[in-house]
Amino acid sequence: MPWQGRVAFVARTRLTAEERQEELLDAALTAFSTGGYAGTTTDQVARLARVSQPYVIRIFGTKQQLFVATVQRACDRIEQRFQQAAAESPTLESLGAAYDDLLAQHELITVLLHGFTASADPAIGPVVRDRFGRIYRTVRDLTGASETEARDFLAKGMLLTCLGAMRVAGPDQVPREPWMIDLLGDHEA
Amino acid sequence: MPWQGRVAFVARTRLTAEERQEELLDAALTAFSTGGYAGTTTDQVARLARVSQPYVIRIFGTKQQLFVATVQRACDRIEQRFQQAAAESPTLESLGAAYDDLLAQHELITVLLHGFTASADPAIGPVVRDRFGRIYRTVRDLTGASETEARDFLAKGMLLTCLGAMRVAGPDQVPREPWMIDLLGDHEA
DNA sequence: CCCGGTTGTAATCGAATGATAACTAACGTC
DNA sequence: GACGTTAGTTATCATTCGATTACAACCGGG
Repeated sequence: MPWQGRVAFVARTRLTAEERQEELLDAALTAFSTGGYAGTTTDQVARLARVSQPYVIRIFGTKQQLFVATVQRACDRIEQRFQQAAAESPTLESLGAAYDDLLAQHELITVLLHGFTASADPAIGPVVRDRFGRIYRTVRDLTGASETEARDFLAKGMLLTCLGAMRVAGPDQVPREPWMIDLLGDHEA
Repeated sequence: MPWQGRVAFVARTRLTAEERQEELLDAALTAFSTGGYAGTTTDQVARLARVSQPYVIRIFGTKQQLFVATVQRACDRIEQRFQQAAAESPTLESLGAAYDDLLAQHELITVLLHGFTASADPAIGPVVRDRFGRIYRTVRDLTGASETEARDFLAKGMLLTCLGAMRVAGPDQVPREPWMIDLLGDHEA
């Protein structure tokens, strides 16, 4: 019975390439957000998505393109979240609360940070710069914030992002020390 | 003549382990600042320091320990720079100027950022958190800044750090777009 | 002068990794 | 119900990389 091992596989649902791509991007978001670009293997992504590693490559071409697609998607979602927040109240405070939410979910923000640190790669840098520039514009357009206000907003965001990467903010937090409480301010996340 | 190839090697200076360690840390700083922890090989560090790869391992034990030592050293230098600036003028403005200098040199700051993104590694995270906490304390102690002032200071710093990683600030800059000018503000670096 | 300790290298290894190739099974359609 | 197309796999490969081992050259002291 050389079959048995395959039953589980055969039972798995067959998806269209587009659907599978979505699942893979979800998995890639999780994987890259913890390991970063260089520190994550395509096999880790594949296992998370319960798919074979070569299939990941076949769909995205290269690991690099998979990472870029993941960053794009993360930025799409971040902008969407901001737009949603602005729809309720078009203020920096509202977007700030949305950012706290994103930080609590951790993955979108962290993948963006990993994008920053992978910007030395000529195929990644341009995309990351473009998306960060778009986020800046989005913030200003949605809230009408001044140049200075938007800069301060993003600065606070970047500090929280770094704290998130250090596991000081967001889920899976480390035991809190005094300096962490100071730096977190009123952001309880 | 199985000798000839070795002449170049023999001509190289012999250093004490401690001296060599310093040279290796310099090389590691450069290498890790562009590639990050996972994206840099011990061989790259070795070539930069003009030393064989196994010797790098012998001196530092593991790549992980080399990275940790590099982060420690980078943070030492950052704190030293702050102390030096505070000796001239113990104000946030003075430290801010010092930060701009560090950003222009690029490597110390970038390695710290790579430390953040490598914090998921249980051997790296604690060190990075400890050092960042120390930097916060250093800023407050040197300038007498309030909790809020220090937080804003570090927030601005983290924004600039991220911009540096994206090659928007610091050396080897990308062509400037409007949003970059906005976010850089008066930091010409 | 030689000998123990130190600095450093070459050779090599095993595991991991991204990518390719060849193959298989399911689905829709005529 | 055969057939082309699409989804997905297993097997495999060439590299790369961190680490180990064994060895070589240099140096200072007795």
